[in-house]
Amino acid sequence: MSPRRVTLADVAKAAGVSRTTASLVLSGRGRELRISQDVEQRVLRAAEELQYRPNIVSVGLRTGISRTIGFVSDTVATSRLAGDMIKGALEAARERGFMLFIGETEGDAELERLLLQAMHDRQVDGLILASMFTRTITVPKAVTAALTPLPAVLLNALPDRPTPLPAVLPDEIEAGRHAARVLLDAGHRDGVYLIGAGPGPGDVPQQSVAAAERLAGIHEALGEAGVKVAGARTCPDWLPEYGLAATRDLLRTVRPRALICFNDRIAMGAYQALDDFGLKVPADVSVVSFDDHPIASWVRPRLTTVALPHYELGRKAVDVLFAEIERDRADAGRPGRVHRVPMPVRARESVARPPAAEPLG
Amino acid sequence: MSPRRVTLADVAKAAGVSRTTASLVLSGRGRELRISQDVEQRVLRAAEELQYRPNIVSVGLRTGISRTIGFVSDTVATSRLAGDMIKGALEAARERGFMLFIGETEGDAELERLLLQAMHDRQVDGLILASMFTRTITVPKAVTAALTPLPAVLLNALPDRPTPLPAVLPDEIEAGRHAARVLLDAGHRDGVYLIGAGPGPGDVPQQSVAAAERLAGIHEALGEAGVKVAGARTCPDWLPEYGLAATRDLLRTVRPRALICFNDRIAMGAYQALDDFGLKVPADVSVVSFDDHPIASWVRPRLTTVALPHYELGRKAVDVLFAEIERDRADAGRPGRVHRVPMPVRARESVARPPAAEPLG
DNA sequence: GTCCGTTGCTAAATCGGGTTAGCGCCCGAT
DNA sequence: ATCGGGCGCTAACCCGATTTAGCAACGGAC
Repeated sequence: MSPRRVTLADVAKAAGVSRTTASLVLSGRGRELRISQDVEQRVLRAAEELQYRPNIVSVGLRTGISRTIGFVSDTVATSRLAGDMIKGALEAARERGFMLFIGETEGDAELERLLLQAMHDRQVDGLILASMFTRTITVPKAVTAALTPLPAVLLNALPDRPTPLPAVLPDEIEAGRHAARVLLDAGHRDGVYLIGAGPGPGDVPQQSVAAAERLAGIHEALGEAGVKVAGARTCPDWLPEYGLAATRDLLRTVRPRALICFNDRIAMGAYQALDDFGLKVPADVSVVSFDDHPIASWVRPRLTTVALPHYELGRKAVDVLFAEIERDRADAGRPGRVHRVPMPVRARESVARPPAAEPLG
Repeated sequence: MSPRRVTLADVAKAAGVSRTTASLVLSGRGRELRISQDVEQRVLRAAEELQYRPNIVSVGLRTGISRTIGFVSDTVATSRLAGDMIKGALEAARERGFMLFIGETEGDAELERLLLQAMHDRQVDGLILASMFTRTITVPKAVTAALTPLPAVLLNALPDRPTPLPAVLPDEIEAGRHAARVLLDAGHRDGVYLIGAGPGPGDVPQQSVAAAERLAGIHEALGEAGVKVAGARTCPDWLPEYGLAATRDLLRTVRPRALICFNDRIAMGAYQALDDFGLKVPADVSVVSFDDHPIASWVRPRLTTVALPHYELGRKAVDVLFAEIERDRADAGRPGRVHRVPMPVRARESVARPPAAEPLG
């Protein structure tokens, strides 16, 4: 009934040669193994005519190579924020003829173990361990296990202890500098407040690499210009409602000239608070932010923000993973490199020169 | 160096039996094939102690079953809107010990062909063909091919010609009714306007099943209550900027008492336009919408909307796919069933009783 | 003592390729 | 005529499971 898939044996028969010969020709090793031009042509033609395509499962069994990589994340895969990360990884993998297994752990260690097992059982050639937001993670034993050094890359995450795994991360420090420079370039020198973290390096959400690094970058660029952060409000979570609350709290005592919000959702809350106090963006208060979440271009005025390069992160992770797969295993053991992907500024309409009037605070 | 994976042969040796016997016991067919209790226990214990887990690639080669399904979409996989669809599919698949291959076609037919090939080469057991937004699609030949009836399900899509493939879709008609009833229940009878589609059944974006069905549901529920749509504005695309423009255009001539926006992004634009005209939601104008996009709970007042059940859609698609896989192939050929997943109302703060004053229009 | 039927297990084939070792053949040299 | 050697190809084994066919041992009936 179902006309069986074309196999190597079919091609060999059609070309009148042995399976070995057909395999040799099709794997390109025909030349070095002295297969005649004539036979080579016959095999190639037969394969073409029969539309032969090797069964990857079979190849996988024999060679241990499945042309598949596993993408394991806490919840990034389905996060609305980071779908582009998958997209980048997907495309980079596809260009090399690889497929992607997707898996989510939900932060559950047991689920993670099961998932890695399932991928291992399917002989994935490499792993990408991704996190939804930039932070430190504990690398699962199954991956570290020196016994089975499956190539792996951390994406948007840093190991919480030294491992030989490379990591791919957005360049958050530079992003912080960018955000600060956007304000400096617009002429801001006073009344710059932070919403979401700061002012001190300790005033940062747990485990959040992004927060700490953005803050460091901000202080650095501001410091170079001799400018000091006028104040800051932290948020228990980086959501609009907390951005709203934090900004309201700030506005009760001071009149800022510029706000650096630690992400776009916080900025959205800040917009609402500013509106409540009758303050106009950017005429009264400039706002810069991070992430380039879709809402950044939906709010009015559209938000100037330092974009999280999700797509590039995904691509880069796959690139690094392939380097890892192809790398000579001899030099294993040395600590993994950290690759930084630039975060570009999306200049829009939320930043302007500071008003002439003196700030209140 | 790398201590080879434990294979069936290892278990057999440890238990002092043949591979056949070990396989029989482990596949649960030991009983019917008269394997003694003693041997069964020995095999089970050996497998346990060695932590044996079958190599799925090998099983795949032998049985043709890979415990893997392919999730192919135009761009849903990475759409911020529909990541939950993947999540639902992922979880439903995982519960059955299946993994998911993700692929994106970007709407490119050639890419789609390649992708389906790659999945076929990896012997996927079934396919989910998903669309980012509810619409009709052309089912690729590779899937329809009567020769190799690979089980498949359409997700969030309807075939553009009769096929035996089942489809899983949100119940958009009921959603339309829901939206209308929310307004009716609040006491609205006049001044109900639509933004995004309508008023006539032809005033709908190309190929959009969602638009047509939501509109039909709205008319139906309103009609039952003897209420007529006061007017409508279409949008070239369902984005905030067009929602803004359409609503502004509407407000130039009339004072609506309620707006049904065809999705949340349009509603966001509508909010901005209402604000421009000094109209308060919901005191002056009630707003209902569709999708339950994250912004629906970020805007103020939070938006009452009929939710797109992405997670459930993903789960349902996998359920239907498994039914398809297990289904007796005998009854193939009959047209595929269409499964509707309910769209629940998320009641929030954007709807109130209509103001006493007469509407202008 | 022979035959037959169970019981309890295993040898061997199979899936679809990759890989190693080596087989004939023809040529020229001895 | 014999031997060595390169050339061109193939037999056979391997990956790790499943599955079919069948073997050895034992007991009971005649």
